[in-house]
Amino acid sequence: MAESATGGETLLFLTDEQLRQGIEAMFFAYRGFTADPDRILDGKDYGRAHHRAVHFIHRSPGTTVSNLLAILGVTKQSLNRVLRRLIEDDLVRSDKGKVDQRERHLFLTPKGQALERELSDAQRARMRAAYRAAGPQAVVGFRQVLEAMMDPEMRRQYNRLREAGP
Amino acid sequence: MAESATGGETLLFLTDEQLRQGIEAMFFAYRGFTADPDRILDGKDYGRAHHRAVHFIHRSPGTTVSNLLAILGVTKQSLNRVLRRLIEDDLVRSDKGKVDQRERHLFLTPKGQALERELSDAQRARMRAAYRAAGPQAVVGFRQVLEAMMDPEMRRQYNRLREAGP
DNA sequence: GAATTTACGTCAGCCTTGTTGACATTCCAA
DNA sequence: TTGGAATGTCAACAAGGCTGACGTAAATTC
Repeated sequence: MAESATGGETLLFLTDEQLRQGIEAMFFAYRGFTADPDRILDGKDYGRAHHRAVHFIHRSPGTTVSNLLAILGVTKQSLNRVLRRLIEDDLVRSDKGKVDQRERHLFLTPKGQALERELSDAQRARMRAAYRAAGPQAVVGFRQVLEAMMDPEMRRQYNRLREAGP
Repeated sequence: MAESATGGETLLFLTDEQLRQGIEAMFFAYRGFTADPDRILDGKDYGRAHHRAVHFIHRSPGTTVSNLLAILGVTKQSLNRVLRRLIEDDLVRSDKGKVDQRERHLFLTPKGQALERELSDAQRARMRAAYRAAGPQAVVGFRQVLEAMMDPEMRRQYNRLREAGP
């Protein structure tokens, strides 16, 4: 950060110290990243696992269980426990597939959408504040580094979602 | 990303979609971030909690238990379970304080240093690769956004470590 | 010097969320 | 028709959070 006023193409300064600061930044930032949803979920007797499921079902309405398994990277038993609860509580609807009837297609109910909105509003507010504070150029770099940090399989999932999205 | 070739000072483009992509990038990147250490720890019968303790003891040799508690943000019972194990296994040494004898000062033993190195080598390698792929300018932005995302208290901890560090 | 506070350790018990393994059902596809 | 895929579910277990209660030693305060 010291001698790098040449416009961005300074030589790499990847000392162990710099890298370690990046590692710690990830650690502390992730805490902030999850703090607001965690607080909200606490009161409602749900956990992070429910948040993740709700997020990705919102993101890809009609997604199947195996799809979700691939994205979340947990076992089906673990996911199933979460899904069962969400379905019982009428946050998620599970529809038997029409073409392949083994598949279950997952959707948020209005109640589920309400929770999703509450959680993502909080999370987006923090992200928005961070983006504003850091500026547009920083945001581009942020995204580039994060994408480069993913496992290839996760990057595939991530980009697939991006393509489907906007 | 489309109409923003003006050099970095484009107006804010903080659509919900953009923010959500940032959220998902954090999610997937954090998975990558922890993947390598997790794999290593798996074989050794330790977990992420041990990694965190070892990391910050390495970072601040001689730190006290309450210091570590503040950084990690867990209860003393939870931390104690981890520390007890690390001390039993001769990865960490706990010295009674000289000026204040109630405090315990924590240090890595040679064995603990070896584990720390193995873990952080792996984690730094990934970070280094991501930094290289994204470029120096992106790295600056990455760090700026992460820092802005932290809770104020965590940012204090983070900066305190940075000052003490290099 | 006595009382209080601080730093730490520990026991007991609970919860969430991850894991493995085994098994049943349904149903597509070769 | 048969094998394998997609899903659900039961049981059991572990890591790592949490709360609450209690104990001890040392520092600090009155």
